[in-house]
Amino acid sequence: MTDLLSREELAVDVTEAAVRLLGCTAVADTPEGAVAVRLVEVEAYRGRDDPASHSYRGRTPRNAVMFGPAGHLYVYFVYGMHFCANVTALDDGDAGAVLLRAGEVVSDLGVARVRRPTARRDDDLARGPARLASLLGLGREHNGVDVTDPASPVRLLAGPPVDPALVRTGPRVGVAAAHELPWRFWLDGSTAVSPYRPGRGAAVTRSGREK
DNA sequence: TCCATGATGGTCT
DNA sequence: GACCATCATGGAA
Repeated sequence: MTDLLSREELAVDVTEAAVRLLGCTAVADTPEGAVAVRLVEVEAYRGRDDPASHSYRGRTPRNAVMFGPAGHLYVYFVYGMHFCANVTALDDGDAGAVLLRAGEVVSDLGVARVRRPTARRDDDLARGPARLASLLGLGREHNGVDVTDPASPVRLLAGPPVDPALVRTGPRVGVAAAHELPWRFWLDGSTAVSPYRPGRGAAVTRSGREK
């Protein structure tokens, strides 16, 4: 049994929290059974100085969790049909979060396939933030959940430590603002990393897939 | 394997 | 009323 991540480990700046989350395992209890996913791709969003962050224009009912303590889920609804899940970072009053973009299913593969029957390959099960959230069964009701609480329906397990040489960074996916910030982090070699897509209005670097 | 496209609703200007 | 931290699908290559 691996240890849960602590709130203190996440109460740091968003880029540090992002790297720290790589290789960690998200576990969720779903109606079909428990699903565990090893995180291989994340993105950092921060405060009022990051125009791409939901917290950029200040606190609203929607983004309130980002301003709260670290180690909590910030789940939001996007494009009229999908949910995306973040883990909050930084301390109370300082808005920050790390978007969980992709992961590899550790267990249970059978449960995962039942939950996401449309996945063409196993690597697609949690490839992309909305797919990952869908696989873990995350929705509005999970907004604000403490992922460092053993009693929580969604938890974050630490490590094992990843080889720092495998950590890659690049521009965030699908964001127009601040596309020059290399605040996307992923583990090199994973086939579950989502394809890069420039945000609307960002400089279009055709076929911009990283290797 | 790649790419274009439609679906769909909350949030903030 | 525009803009989204997107995905499944189907047809082309």
